[in-house]
Amino acid sequence: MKFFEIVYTMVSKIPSGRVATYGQIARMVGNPRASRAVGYALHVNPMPGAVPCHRVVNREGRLAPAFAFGGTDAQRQLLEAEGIAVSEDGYVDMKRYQWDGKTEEVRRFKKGEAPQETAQKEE
DNA sequence: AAAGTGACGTCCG
DNA sequence: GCGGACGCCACTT
Repeated sequence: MKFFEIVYTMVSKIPSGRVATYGQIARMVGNPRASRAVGYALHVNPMPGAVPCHRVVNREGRLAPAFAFGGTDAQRQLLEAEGIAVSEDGYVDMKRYQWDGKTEEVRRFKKGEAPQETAQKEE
């Protein structure tokens, strides 16, 4: 499983009406500092439909400045459509909409793919 | 092939 | 609390 694939998997598991941060996903994959790589992953492979990149925002709760096809505006539309309030500046209320990341699927996925203290095996 | 870059975040000073 | 530097992964020049 490649790093990017894990990122896509996690993002695709973000429930509707919730948002996640790059750093949050980075921790999930086992690299707390890989936030940049996470963003880049979504950037190079938007995977329309399968990976709701619009639900991923930065630590400030701001939407992507260069979101495809209309930038922040398009992303705002998608979020509002899911019931997420977005400011004119393109900010979302993190303390209200930030994803817990405690979904069953994610939990199992992390146990199986992100060995943290246990002895890990390299393929 | 090495260095630079990018939808970011954390650490150090 | 703020500013600067580094780290991450894949891609580009």
